[in-house]
Amino acid sequence: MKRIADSTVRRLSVYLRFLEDSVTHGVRTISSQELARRGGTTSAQVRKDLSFFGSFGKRGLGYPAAELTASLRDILGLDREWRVIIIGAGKIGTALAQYHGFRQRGFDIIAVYDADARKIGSKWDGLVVRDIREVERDVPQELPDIAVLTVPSEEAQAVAERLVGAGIEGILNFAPVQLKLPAHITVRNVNMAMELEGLSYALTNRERSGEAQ
Amino acid sequence: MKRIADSTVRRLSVYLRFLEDSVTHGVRTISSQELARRGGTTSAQVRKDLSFFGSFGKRGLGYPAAELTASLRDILGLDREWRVIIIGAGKIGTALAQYHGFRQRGFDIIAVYDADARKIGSKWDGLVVRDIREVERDVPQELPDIAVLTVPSEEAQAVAERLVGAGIEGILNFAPVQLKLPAHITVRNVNMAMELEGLSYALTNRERSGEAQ
DNA sequence: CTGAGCTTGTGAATTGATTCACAAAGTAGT
DNA sequence: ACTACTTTGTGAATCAATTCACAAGCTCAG
Ligand SMILES: NC(=O)c1ccc[n+]([C@@H]2O[C@H](COP(=O)([O-])OP(=O)(O)OC[C@H]3O[C@@H](n4cnc5c(N)ncnc54)[C@H](O)[C@@H]3O)[C@@H](O)[C@H]2O)c1
Ligand SMILES: NC(=O)c1ccc[n+]([C@@H]2O[C@H](COP(=O)([O-])OP(=O)(O)OC[C@H]3O[C@@H](n4cnc5c(N)ncnc54)[C@H](O)[C@@H]3O)[C@@H](O)[C@H]2O)c1
Repeated sequence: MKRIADSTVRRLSVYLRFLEDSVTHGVRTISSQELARRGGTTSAQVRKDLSFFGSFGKRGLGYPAAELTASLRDILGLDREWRVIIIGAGKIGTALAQYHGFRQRGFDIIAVYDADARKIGSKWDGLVVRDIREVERDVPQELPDIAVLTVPSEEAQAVAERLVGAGIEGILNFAPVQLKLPAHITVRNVNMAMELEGLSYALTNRERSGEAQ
Repeated sequence: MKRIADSTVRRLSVYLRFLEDSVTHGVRTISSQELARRGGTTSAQVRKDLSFFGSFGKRGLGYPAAELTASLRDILGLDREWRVIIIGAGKIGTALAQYHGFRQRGFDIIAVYDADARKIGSKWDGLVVRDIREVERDVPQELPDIAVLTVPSEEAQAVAERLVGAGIEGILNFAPVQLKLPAHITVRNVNMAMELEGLSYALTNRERSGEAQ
């Protein structure tokens, strides 16, 4: 199968969220146009995105909402539970650990780790904060799929390497640094400072930069 | 001036962070190659990105770190203070309000708003949580540049429209919905669920999807 | 001052993503 | 069964971003 662009996968995620919403509101079928309107794109883009994975619609009618929802879930790998650990029980790590939106979508937070003795042993939401030194023992046993990295930026690279050493293959990195890791490790970055700076640029150069989201 | 790609602006942000770091460590000049290595890209890309804005380097030598840092700040509009308000004093809003990394980079959080009577009036870090109903009065007076939107997804569209009505022109949206707003409003999204789903896709389809960050 | 060795800046080439445009396939009304 | 109307799926065309490749500029050693 052809390599799928990152931007396509992102859009599928957006379509999926709107589809789920539509299904719970009793919508039966949905057109590429409607999907585009809500996803902030064009109908041709929607059809092209979906066409990479198959043919889901009926001409003259649109896409069956429930079936397409299921198909997108499959495509995105959301037809299973993902085991997630959070590394760094600080401000942002705490917010993420307590956020129920993730569990709802199949991302099950199984453990939280920190290096600070004052935090280790404290509980939220039924999760006890563990000592980061236990990560090398726990990961091979509990086999988490994804680590969410919310440690201070200076620590991020070193901690990421430890995680990889322990067997982690997917990392969601919140530290504003570019991690250097072996090629078989999948990393995604959430860089809020970058987004704010993007806003700053756009607001500063309104004429020249487009206003698109 | 030519329209600058979003991806370019994002990379400038990454270069800037590494440059600041280098400057504080006493580095005088830096090559496109080194910048590329740390930014996870190629040296040609770095040079092309910078060339859109001018000619900053010296052939045979590289870029003067301090000067390039200053230039990038200028380009990104970081040579001023940005006034930021946070809407929604929940889990993620609280984490952001207490994060000092933003203030450090010139994003000054001047107020936090919420709709929940139990939260209004409480304080963190010297900021008192205000009633969202005051936003229409405050914005024209205090002229914040950017609103960070951290309210529940169902509320996001309505609250965003209120903000725009009050005069806000830049929004950093954390709710996993695509906001529909007038074209002159600049919106950036931070969608963590989308990133997690991107990881899920990548881990599920390792062979077909690239491993690139 | 010269030549070896780097590194930038940038057109040209290439690769990648989006948009166009339309045949094909369906629906619905009569 | 026929007509008018929708909407998909997809090659082809266009638009955009990245990579290539190299002349030109600078440093430094001798
Ligand atoms: N808080 C935010 O709103 C925000 C916004 C953008 C980016 N970030 C980034 O997210 C990261 C965390 O930010 P934060 O505000 O939560 O910081 P924080 O200081 O509140 O939390 C960091 C936590 O990591 C722990 N830690 C330190 N070293 C560790 C190690 N080796 N192993 C395990 N745990 C360790 C600390 O004990 C602390 O609990 C930083 O990189 C920051 O730049 C945060
Ligand atoms: N917490 C996370 O880690 C996380 C992660 C990803 C996305 N998000 C998204 O961020 C948003 C906020 O999440 P959260 O976990 O902080 O939720 P939360 O419920 O903890 O906080 C939301 C806050 O918004 C306030 N609010 C509600 N309606 C309002 C209104 N009309 N005006 C002003 N304030 C209002 C609520 O009183 C509450 O304090 C949601 O859209 C969520 O999907 C959160």
